[in-house]
Formats: sequence, C-alpha cells, structure tokens
Amino acid sequence: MARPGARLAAMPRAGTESWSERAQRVLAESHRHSGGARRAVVELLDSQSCALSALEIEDALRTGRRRVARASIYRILDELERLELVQKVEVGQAMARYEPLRGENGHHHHLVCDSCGAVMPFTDPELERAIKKTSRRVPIDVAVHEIVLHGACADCRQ
Amino acid sequence: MARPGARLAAMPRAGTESWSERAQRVLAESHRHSGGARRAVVELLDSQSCALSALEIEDALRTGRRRVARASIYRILDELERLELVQKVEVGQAMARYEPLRGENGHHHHLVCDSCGAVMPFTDPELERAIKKTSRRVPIDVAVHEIVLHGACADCRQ
DNA sequence: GGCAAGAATAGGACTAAGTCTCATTTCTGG
DNA sequence: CCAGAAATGAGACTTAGTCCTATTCTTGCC
Ligand SMILES: [Zn+2]
Ligand SMILES: [Zn+2]
Ligand SMILES: [Zn+2]
Ligand SMILES: [Zn+2]
Repeated sequence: MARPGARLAAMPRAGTESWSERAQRVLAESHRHSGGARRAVVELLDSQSCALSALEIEDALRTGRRRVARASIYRILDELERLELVQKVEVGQAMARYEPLRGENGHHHHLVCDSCGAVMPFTDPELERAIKKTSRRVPIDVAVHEIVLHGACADCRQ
Repeated sequence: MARPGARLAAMPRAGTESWSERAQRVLAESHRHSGGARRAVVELLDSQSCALSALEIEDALRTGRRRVARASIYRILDELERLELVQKVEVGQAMARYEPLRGENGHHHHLVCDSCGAVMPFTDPELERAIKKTSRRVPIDVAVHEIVLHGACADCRQ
C-alpha cells in the first residue's frame, strides 16, 4: 500500500477540489504527520450524503477500509470540527452525528421522525436567507447554524 | 405540609393560566393520581427563563423544594414532552435540556457559544414565518422545530 | 377517618456514548 | 536507516440516560 505521489498536486484548480481532497489538504497543513486513520475517516465521510455517528463510522471502517480505534475516531472528528471541515449535528437521539461541510452547495438541514428515528436532509434557500439575516442581528459571531424539524414521517403517521 | 384546597379553581379564566397551572391541569387530565414529584418539577421549570438539563433539575430540587429521584425526573420530562408541555433542546453539549412550551409568546431559539458553553435565548418573528412556511413544504408532519446558532460570544471572541 | 388497589416515586443496578491515559506504532527529516 | 515526534490503539473510566423492583403515596370507597 505505497500510495506513490499522493502528496503531489500542490496547486489544486479552484473549484475542482473534492471535499475529501480539501479536508486532506487542510489536515496536512495543520499537522506534521499524516496517517491512515484520518484518511480513512475522511474518505468514509466524503462517501456519505448525510450525517454519520461516531459508532457508525467505527462500524463501517471495521468491516471496510481499515479498522480505526474509537478514541481515534472521536479525536479525528473533533479535529475536523475545529477546522470547520465537518459539522456536528444533534438531532435529539442521544448521539451526535457528523457530516462534511461542503460549503454553499452541500449545505442542508434535517428532518427527524421522532417515532422511527429516520433522519432526512432538506434544503430551503428562502429559509437560508432568513437565517443569514438573523445571524447578523444576534449578539454572537455566528459560525454555523443548525435547524432540525421534528415530526412524524409518512410511514409513521398513517 | 397539607396544601388544603390546592385543587380548587376548576375553571381557569382563559388567558390568565400560567404555564405551571396549565401543565398541572393537563397532567391531572391524563393521570389518575397526582404526586409531589411532578409538581416540584413543573414548578421549577416554570420558574426558569431558559432550558435546564435533567441533572440540573435533580440538583436544584435536592437543595430546594423536595428531593426527586433521577428516574422520576426523566419519566416526568418524557411525559411533559409527550404532552407537548416542554421542549427538549439539544445544543450540542452531550446533554439534553428541557424548557416549558409557553405557546407563541415564550417561543424562542438558542445561541450557543462554543468556546465557553453559554446558552442564550433569542427570538425572530421573520425567521419564524420562514420556518413555518418551510414546515408545510416538507415530507414530514412537523410538530416542533429547533434552531441553534453556534459561534463565539462577545467575551470569547476578543 | 381507615382501608384496599393501584398509581407514583425512590433507589440503585445497568447500558451505552464519549473521554482519558498511556503504551505502541507510524511517519518524517536528516 | 535512525532518532524523535506525532499518530494511533487498547481499554479503563466517566457520565447521561434507562430499567427494574420495592416502597410510598393518592384516591375512591366504606
Ligand atoms: Zn445531513
Ligand atoms: Zn442552513
Ligand atoms: Zn431557552
Ligand atoms: Zn421557532
């Protein structure tokens, strides 16, 4: 598993960098060494369209790419959050979830069915405009916002 | 500790009922007996302007009105949530918080300072209109919505 | 008021998400 | 290849939250 030349491509063309690539780059810029655990977590996260919990990540990696210890997963997720590469999403299930921050494009929020636990993403440009306006008015420097709509999904409300 | 006549006042004048009174009434309507633990939790919640965690409630009651067991507190909070008398608020501190649902008036959302952990309430009618509109468009029956703005507060950003 | 039935609560063991510490492994510059 | 430092693994530990059972309290009835 040599990965020759993996650290080339020093000047990514603007706009063509995937989230995984950007995350790897930002991590490399703020760390001396770069190991396989971080890469595995980043690649797994990038392959998902919505949020994963730490234990789901542990599970997916155990039976996939490369086993990564639980402590490492939490450490890496904290680091990614600190670097604003992932967002911690709390949807009221006594367990945090994490998902890539892909900038304007992938930005979305979550619907949660309180009876079956399903989590679905949704987007709404108008709501985004409203919340951006709110963020300017408020007595903190807003870095990220989180919106969760709770209710009953189609299957559960019958 | 006799509390004579505490259950009179069967017909509250509309609009003058406090949250605590309403909660007691709704609880009474859906339970055969009414005990002191529920009353203590409801009165404590009503005396707060923002959300408390279950353990903060346990603490406050231990050194105050009446000791209430942890299991009872969680049971009572679940019940209050089911009856839509309180809202569970997750602000990303690995611990749920609960606060009274006082209807349109007390409705608010939260700012969280990620560096010192401070939690502050805020309101925004325009944002409420936007989120109400969103809620109609979305593939679940929305019962409650939650908005959390994360960032750095005045003290921490210096 | 006293009593019986069952509801509410206390107490404490238990579960599981998340943290911490330290030994081991891996990476990197020389 | 080597030394030093960084990253990771392993598992004990902490703590929010759950679950079960015994006890206490509430209520309707006498
Ligand atoms: Zn998502
Ligand atoms: Zn948004
Ligand atoms: Zn509040
Ligand atoms: Zn609102």
